[in-house]
Amino acid sequence: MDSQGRVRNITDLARLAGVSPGTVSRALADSHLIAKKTRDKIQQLAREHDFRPNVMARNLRIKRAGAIGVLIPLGHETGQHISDPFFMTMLGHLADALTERGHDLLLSRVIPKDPDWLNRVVDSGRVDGVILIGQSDQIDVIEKVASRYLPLVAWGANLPGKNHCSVGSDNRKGGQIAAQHLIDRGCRNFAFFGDPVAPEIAERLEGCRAALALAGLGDSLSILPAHLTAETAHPAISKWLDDTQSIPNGIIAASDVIAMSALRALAEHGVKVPGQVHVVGYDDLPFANQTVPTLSTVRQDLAAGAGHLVDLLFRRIAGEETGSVVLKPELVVRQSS
Amino acid sequence: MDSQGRVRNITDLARLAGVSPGTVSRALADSHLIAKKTRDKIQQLAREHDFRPNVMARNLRIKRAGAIGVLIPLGHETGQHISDPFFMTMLGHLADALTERGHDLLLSRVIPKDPDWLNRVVDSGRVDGVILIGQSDQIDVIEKVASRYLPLVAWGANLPGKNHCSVGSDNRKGGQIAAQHLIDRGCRNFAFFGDPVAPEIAERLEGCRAALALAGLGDSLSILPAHLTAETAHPAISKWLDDTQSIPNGIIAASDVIAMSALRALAEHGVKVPGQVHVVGYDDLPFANQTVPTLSTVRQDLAAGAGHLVDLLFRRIAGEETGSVVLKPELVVRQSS
DNA sequence: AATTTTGCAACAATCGATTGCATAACACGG
DNA sequence: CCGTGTTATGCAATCGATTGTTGCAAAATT
Repeated sequence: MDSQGRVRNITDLARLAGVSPGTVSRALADSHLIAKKTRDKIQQLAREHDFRPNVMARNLRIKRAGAIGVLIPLGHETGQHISDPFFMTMLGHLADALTERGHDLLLSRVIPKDPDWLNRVVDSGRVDGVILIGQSDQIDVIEKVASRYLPLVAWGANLPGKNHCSVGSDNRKGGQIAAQHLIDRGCRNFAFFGDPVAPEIAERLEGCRAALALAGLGDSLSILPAHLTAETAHPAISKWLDDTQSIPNGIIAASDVIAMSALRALAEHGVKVPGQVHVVGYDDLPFANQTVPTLSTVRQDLAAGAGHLVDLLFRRIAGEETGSVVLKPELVVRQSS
Repeated sequence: MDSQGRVRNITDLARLAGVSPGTVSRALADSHLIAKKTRDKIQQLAREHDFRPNVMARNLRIKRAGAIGVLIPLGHETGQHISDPFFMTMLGHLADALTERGHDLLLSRVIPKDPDWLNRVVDSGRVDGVILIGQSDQIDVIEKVASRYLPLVAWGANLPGKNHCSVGSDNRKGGQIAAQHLIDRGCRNFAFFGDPVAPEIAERLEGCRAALALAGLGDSLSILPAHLTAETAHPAISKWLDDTQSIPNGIIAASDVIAMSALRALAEHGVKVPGQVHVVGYDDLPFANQTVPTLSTVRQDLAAGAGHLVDLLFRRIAGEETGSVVLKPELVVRQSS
């Protein structure tokens, strides 16, 4: 122990108890190799000096980290802030699920400049596994790492020909039911707000296209493929509304965040929702039924998603080669459509 | 290296390079004690085998963790979810600020059952410092730990007689300007929604009381001291509205989340806002200008707050005994008042 | 040519725990 | 009283890095 008499490691405590460090280690782990009397004495001593063994040293020795890395790759949207409501909602659910399993959550916002960002985390030895919230435009990097590192799961699209473990909703289906809903509402001209660089969004767009084609409305879709974040969506949409010749009567937003900005922009342009334009979002974030008008949207069950992510991850940590999970999206009709 | 020829540690790499582990360590750290030629060769080799030194081992040796613990103590509100918008917003800002300083963020939701929860994190050796988002009802525990552990900062109230380092707005002032604003709007009967068990909230309530007393309206305040979370606030407020004889004409909510629930409950009871009742929230979370009607509120600048928290924390890690920071709250008038 | 200086790299201790193996202490039956 | 068997503890290697000290050879100095 140091000059102040603080007990800093098991060796100090061992000296105090008159035993060897190994005995202390075993005693604190409640090992039956140590006599009950000795164990009690040592544990009591530890409590008195409120000593707790160093977790990092322990982890180094037993080769585990006790933490899961949660990464938010912001590849295609460098301006995107971590406090984006979607990420935050997901993160909250993950934190709960991981805490329940006795693991810590190591959070990193990542702006993948070099293709090494994921390796760096995986090989750092600080985490037992990694959860990606979104794939961004980093599919190739993710695939490459996933091929050699089992405990890696991602929220996002389950892409054909790709092997990494993912959990996400059926985006094509989601896009399709959104479009179909607008068709049913009588819309004939459509706009899609969102950047198809992200694979989930590309799939949602495809779903829309399929539904429109089926209804013989194949060429009635315009696309605003801007990088849409909470901050940038509103001006982008505003400008688009200014510039466009004919405002469509059905708008499909790639996320609720974008939809909310659209609602505000439309209101500012004096466009009535749902009178003149019908709007559908995607995600069903908590705020979706707080907007004006409340937002119709395609619901993804994020709590269930987080549960699956964590469950799959721990099975992979245990060595199992799990498959992916695709959740069923569900239309939630509110006032905006 | 193992049977597959993977390079797992500097010793493997040293063997490959025909040098000693120490030399590899220095080479990877770009130390000038190693000849440039040797350094280049080793770094090249490391790249080829994409080897990265184990961070945990490094941290153990140099006695630092490279991570900051961010804890959300949920003492008085066991039902409160980590995905509460306030926490999430704060967390987002913290993640950004910490990432900029090259530190990871170790997130823990804590339900303080035993008084040892904070010690456990602090003494675990996994973090270089701790940021608490909120003090909950754990002031005594926090004070005790803070007295021996310097790198600890908390978002919350700066309490008289308490010594731990805190960053927060002047809650009394905030409560006061909220109440004064309602008085100016002509309100004469008031209600406060929020549980004064949390010190910030107690201070906000005091501020209200002071303003009312000064205006000679000292006994016109009723209090709904329920544990108010996003989920529980709405039913609690609804019930309160059912039971109460006379609905007040000025409502001060202890947070925007509570205010939002109040708005919804009032609407459902057919009460016009701001026609019959004026409502003021607290925080100015991003959603505050998305509610119907948009929410008047007392703004706390959370981005600045997060910046201060991180700044103070790193100064404390460096050994400086910093003071606390009190931010000026600011009234934001929107439609609800 | 002899001596000092300089530059590079190896050696070994260290961070703080865990754990297989060796051993000491003790009890007990024969 | 000794051999055998438990039981409880100590010893020392180990996890994977970092770093002060030391040793050696080549370069610089006289």
